[in-house]
Amino acid sequence: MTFYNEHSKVWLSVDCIIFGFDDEKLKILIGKRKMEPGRGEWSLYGGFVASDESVDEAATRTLYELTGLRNLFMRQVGAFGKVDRDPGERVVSVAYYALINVKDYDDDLRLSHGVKWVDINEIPPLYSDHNEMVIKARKMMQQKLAHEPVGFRLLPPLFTLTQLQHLYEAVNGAELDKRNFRKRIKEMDFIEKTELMDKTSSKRGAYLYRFNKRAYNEAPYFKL
Amino acid sequence: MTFYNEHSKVWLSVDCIIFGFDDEKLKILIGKRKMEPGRGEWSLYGGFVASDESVDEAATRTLYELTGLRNLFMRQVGAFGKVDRDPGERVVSVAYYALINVKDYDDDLRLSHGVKWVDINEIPPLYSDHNEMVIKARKMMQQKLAHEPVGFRLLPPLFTLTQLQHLYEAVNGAELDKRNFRKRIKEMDFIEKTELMDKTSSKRGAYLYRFNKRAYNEAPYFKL
DNA sequence: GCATAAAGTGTTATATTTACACTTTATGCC
DNA sequence: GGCATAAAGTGTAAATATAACACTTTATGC
Repeated sequence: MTFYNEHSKVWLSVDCIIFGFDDEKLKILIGKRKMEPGRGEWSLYGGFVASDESVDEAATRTLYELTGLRNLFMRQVGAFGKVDRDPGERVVSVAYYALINVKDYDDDLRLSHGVKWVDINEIPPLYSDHNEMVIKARKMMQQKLAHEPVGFRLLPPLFTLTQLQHLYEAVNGAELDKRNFRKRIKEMDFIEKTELMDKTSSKRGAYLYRFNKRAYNEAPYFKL
Repeated sequence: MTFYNEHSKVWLSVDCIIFGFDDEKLKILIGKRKMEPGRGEWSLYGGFVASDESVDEAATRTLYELTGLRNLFMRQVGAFGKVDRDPGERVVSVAYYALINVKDYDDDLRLSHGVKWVDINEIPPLYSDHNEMVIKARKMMQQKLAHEPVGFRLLPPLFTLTQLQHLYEAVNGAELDKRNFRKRIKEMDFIEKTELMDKTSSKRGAYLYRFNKRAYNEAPYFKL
């Protein structure tokens, strides 16, 4: 292929912004880099794109390596391609964000990768351009959660309305009115009330709800 | 750098979805591919990322090569990385969309590149995954124009309200109410009425307006 | 002078969003 | 046993935003 020019070849990596919701706070996973360049700096978890996989597949694989979880909600944030973004070599990275239910993530596995959850509002300076990636990912994720019913991916399959409200408050960075919030929820038939109650967070107990994906697909309207 | 692995290197290209507005229609530029693979197929205009430029810079350069224009409004659409998206070699492409005023684009230069304007609703099958790029770019552009005052980049510096309305109708694919539209415009002080009139499209003539960027930056509120 | 064709202009009804406070309930503690 | 506690749950009214709608003005060409 005479047309292709060796000089334009680059390494291609993926970096993951993994969102979790815990302790009424929105968090992401970061760890200390174990390799040069940048050893010891806080960093997103990432990996290289292999020759036999698509960029999306590389992200899926990387998420699986880290969390042991499949079928996560994942979206591309974009390509980050400044010439010197990697101090060592020319590496272009494609960032992805994912939503996980923190309870699905085995703590030993997490520790074995040396990553920890940090509040989205308290992210330390990160390696290279990772802070930019986090900012863009957060905006995209906020936008996504406002218009599509994917926030549930950050919660257990059964959740209380208070939990759901706290989630949206953490994502938006603003408090919501309880009655208005619940009014909205009631309009969405695919957020189904069960007969089960959560007794852990109050004496009275709160009804548990679930997201019915099929019902949503039949009448896909969502706004929060 | 023992860590980096030669096998993960890829060619990196950029592809441009260049939006223009003409004849009351939203259009993009496409041309027939002049090189293998895919010679003769309709395609977006693109190019490879060089080793000494960022991906954004590669897109800026490519846009300049094609149009002779600088300082275009440009945004990244995303990375497209399926393994076999390029039949020849492993090429990952980062798509960008740009907005241009068609009158700024010299017709001879356009013809010398063999590209033409095609209605966004009449895009033929394009090379590789370029149709996907166009679809995503269109959605992002629509979203952007609804929330930021960048639609003006598709119009001449002086434009009539009818032109502006037609632009938004073409972008949204829906008709707008003239009085409601103009009411909205009047609320935005940074869309300034001049004393000049356009006499080309009506006997009566229509006042020409301009977008005042400074005024917008002082009170950045926009919604259409 | 009149037919034409686009520019320009306000009001009302409807829908959406926001603001707001008390009652219910189960538990633990005295 | 009752009472203090703390979270769950519930409706209405005001304010704001959006949507619907039709006629007048004006310059030109015939």
